[in-house]
Amino acid sequence: MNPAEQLAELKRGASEILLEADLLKKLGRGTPLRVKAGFDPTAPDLHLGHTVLINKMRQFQVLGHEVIFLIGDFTGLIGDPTGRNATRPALTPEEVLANAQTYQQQIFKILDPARTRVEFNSSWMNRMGAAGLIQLAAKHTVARMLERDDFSKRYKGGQAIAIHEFLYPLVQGYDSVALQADVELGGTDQKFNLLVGRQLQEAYGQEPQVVLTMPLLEGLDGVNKMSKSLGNYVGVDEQPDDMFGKIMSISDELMWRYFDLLSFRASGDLAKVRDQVNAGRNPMEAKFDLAGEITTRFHGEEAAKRARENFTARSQQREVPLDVPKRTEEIDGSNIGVAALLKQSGLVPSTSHAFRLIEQGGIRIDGEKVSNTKAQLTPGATYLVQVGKRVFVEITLTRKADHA
RNA sequence: GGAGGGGUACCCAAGCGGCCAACGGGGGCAGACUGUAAAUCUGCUGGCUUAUGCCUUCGUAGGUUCGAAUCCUACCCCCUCCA
Repeated sequence: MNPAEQLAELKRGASEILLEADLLKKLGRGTPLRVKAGFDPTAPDLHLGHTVLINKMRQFQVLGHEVIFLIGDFTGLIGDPTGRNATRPALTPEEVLANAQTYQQQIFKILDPARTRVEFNSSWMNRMGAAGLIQLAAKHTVARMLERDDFSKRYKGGQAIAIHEFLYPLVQGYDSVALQADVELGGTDQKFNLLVGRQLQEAYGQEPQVVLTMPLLEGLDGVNKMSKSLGNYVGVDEQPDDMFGKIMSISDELMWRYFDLLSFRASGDLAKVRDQVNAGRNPMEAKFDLAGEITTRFHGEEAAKRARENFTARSQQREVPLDVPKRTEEIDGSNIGVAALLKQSGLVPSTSHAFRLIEQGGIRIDGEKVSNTKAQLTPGATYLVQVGKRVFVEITLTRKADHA
């Protein structure tokens, strides 16, 4: 691919490229670029939001460039100022290593291990020493630091900024110097830190890196950014059924955003799909493709196919899915109320909640809607319990042996 | 250090002596419909083996009262302004 074509591909989904002209020039060299992206050493539990960035890394790989997966174990000691909670517990080297392992396990479902370099910034930062750090700090000014929105707001607002917080962008920027990065990728929230890298590289006599920021992916609700704490996320380690189902639950509108940022399909291809839907094709079919592609990425084709079949059976044809979890419940007496059983087996948080569900017609046993809140079940049999439209459990009811 | 404002269920937010398990919105859940767990509409949204019943909840601990989220006292926490 020629540089202009590569640039066009790389721009897809990107929020900003600084500077685009520089990137074109670098691509024009014809040699593989060193592309860096930094990751926090703490939370190795990735969700689809994180993969937006990793997908962009992959794209660089596909185009023949060298990708550096940088684990910020040294910067982790500082804690990015954006996270208001001041201090983070320092991780032990063992923990960092364990987290790095988990990371790799997850990212190599997207990235090509053979073309990915994993680095830890402690490997050069630990060698730098206090004198080196002072030299580094001398390369940047307070005025420039205060350009960062977060800092300037706090400064003007009279809130404390600890000196060490200035070190975070500096160290992150120095990583680019140490790695001689040509390009650094990050979320839009990282823009300032990434730009510090440019300035530092120049100060150290290097050609400044190109900064490419990716937007933050909206979560399943389509409003807030995807995050664990909001519960609107799809974890890359989630079960195929859940992953597939969650993606199917996004709105038709949000689907296009996900296609753009998460699908590996060519842009032209996506434009075609959009045209088809505009021309009357059912958006659900397009969403099926999206859910299938992503589930395949993390679980393989077989599992994705199965997830799709389960989804269809469960939601569309109102059938019992192929894989129904089985379990056994022991009870004391000669029978048990449906509501009580639902609670005992953890399918509902309380019997009151179970009663409500029954009243609303949300409970089925062996396919029959339970309408009487006082319905009883007897042990010695297996029941297919359905809670709402999508939770199915096969419960074998046994009687606890009397300890007479 | 001084002055003021506030802490209500998952979140926001009413209520300011009884009709309060507590308005309304968000979120969540269920049902209907459908093209899917999209959209829309309706209902539900403390606990207790459903009970015109009981128990627990309105920052915490006491108090006044037949009766308190609502009044009083102390304490804890948060915010704003001044220094």
